Amino acid sequence: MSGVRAQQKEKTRRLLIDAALSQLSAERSFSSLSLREVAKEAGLAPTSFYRHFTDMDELGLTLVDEAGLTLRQLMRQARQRIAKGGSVIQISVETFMELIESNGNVFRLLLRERSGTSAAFRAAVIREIRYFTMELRDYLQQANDLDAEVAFMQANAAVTIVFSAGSDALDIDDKYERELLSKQTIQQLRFIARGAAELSARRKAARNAK
Amino acid sequence: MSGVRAQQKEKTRRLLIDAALSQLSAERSFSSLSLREVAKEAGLAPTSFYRHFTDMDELGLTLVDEAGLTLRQLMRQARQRIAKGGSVIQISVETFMELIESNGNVFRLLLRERSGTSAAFRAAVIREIRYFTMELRDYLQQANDLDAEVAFMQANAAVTIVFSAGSDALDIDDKYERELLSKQTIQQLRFIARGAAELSARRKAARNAK
DNA sequence: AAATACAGTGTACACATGTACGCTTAAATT
DNA sequence: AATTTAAGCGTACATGTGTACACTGTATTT
Repeated sequence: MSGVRAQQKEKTRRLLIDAALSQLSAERSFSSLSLREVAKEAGLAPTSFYRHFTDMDELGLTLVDEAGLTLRQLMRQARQRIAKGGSVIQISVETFMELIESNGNVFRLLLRERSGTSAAFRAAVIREIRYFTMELRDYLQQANDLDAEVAFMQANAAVTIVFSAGSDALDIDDKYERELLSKQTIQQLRFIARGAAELSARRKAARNAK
Repeated sequence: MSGVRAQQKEKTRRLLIDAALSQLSAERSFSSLSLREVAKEAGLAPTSFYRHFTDMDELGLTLVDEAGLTLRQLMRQARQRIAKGGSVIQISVETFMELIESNGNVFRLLLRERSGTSAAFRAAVIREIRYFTMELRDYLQQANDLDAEVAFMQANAAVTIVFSAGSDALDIDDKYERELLSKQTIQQLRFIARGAAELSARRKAARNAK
């Protein structure tokens, strides 16, 4: 009942997952990975792959799930830092940029599969990003006392901007340039926050005038 | 000298380009296209491909160039419409959305190869988008009398938002939902414009106070 | 009119891919 | 202790791939 066997199976399953993740890079997308390559990297015979996943697609969806997990950890981390005080926007961007630096491949996976070729993948990625967006919306709505729709539009725009900046950051080696990018991103988020606050206030005034 | 031969060659070259373009879809990315498939679609023997391109990569870069051309046509069209009066932001978004509807595959190519696997492709796409961004920056700077850096940040954010919305639009069939997306996008662009105008004004005030 | 260049063809090859199938070996169940 | 289950392996095969090479026929040049 202890499950020596199940335990071992889980272990090689992880081997496959890690093998796939480690092969991702700027030059290598998940869809360009072959079942045989992944199996080889994991130290398995090609046919052993099937004991764990029916498909490369199934492995891919598992990776997307992992990426979503990483994203949620990021949020928690950012929230902790924010609780200690400081500019919310700045802390968020900096936390995000750290994630990119340490988990570039996971992030690349999300970015690529978002506009990728498999409907299942796209749906999975979009779900993770939407979850992220909704969390941010709730936070904004509460923290800044915003109109619900306005909060959503702000959250949506902010996530778009940050993800795009993250994508750019992946291609930048120079530390100074990266910082410049961060600063610009922060400024752009402030633009959005400013516009959103104003619209929300205007809507509220209109409601009260009734 | 008339070049019956060169003319014919150009013709089949186009055949290859069009074959590749027509095979792109939501389910099919350029990188998943094989040389043989493209040649077959064009009605050529596989080896004839080499008379026109050394590589699939070379064909791909040609497609990116075409996409850039389309983008520039878009800008011209938007400018013409703007000259006739109306909200600049609204007209721009609507024009862009029309492009997406009529040239979805070309646009998909840009989106995908931007975070794609080939450095050459990425560079080419980024160049096209940067050109687009710079044009917008110049326009904003002049039309709204903005600080140069602020104009750039606004242009950059706006392009990001619009491209992201375009990517979303590709997956939406429902006409009503698409309109909703357009409206949200317009609103988001206004957020950004508002924040940018404010920062620019603040910077100018600071300069004059000296 | 003769010679040349060259777009397009067909054959051929080495290679990588996914996966079907039967085997081995050790854990789990009876 | 005997039986069953299942993870992992090796072999094998059909299929798709890029491309080398020798060819044909015709527009172009000489």
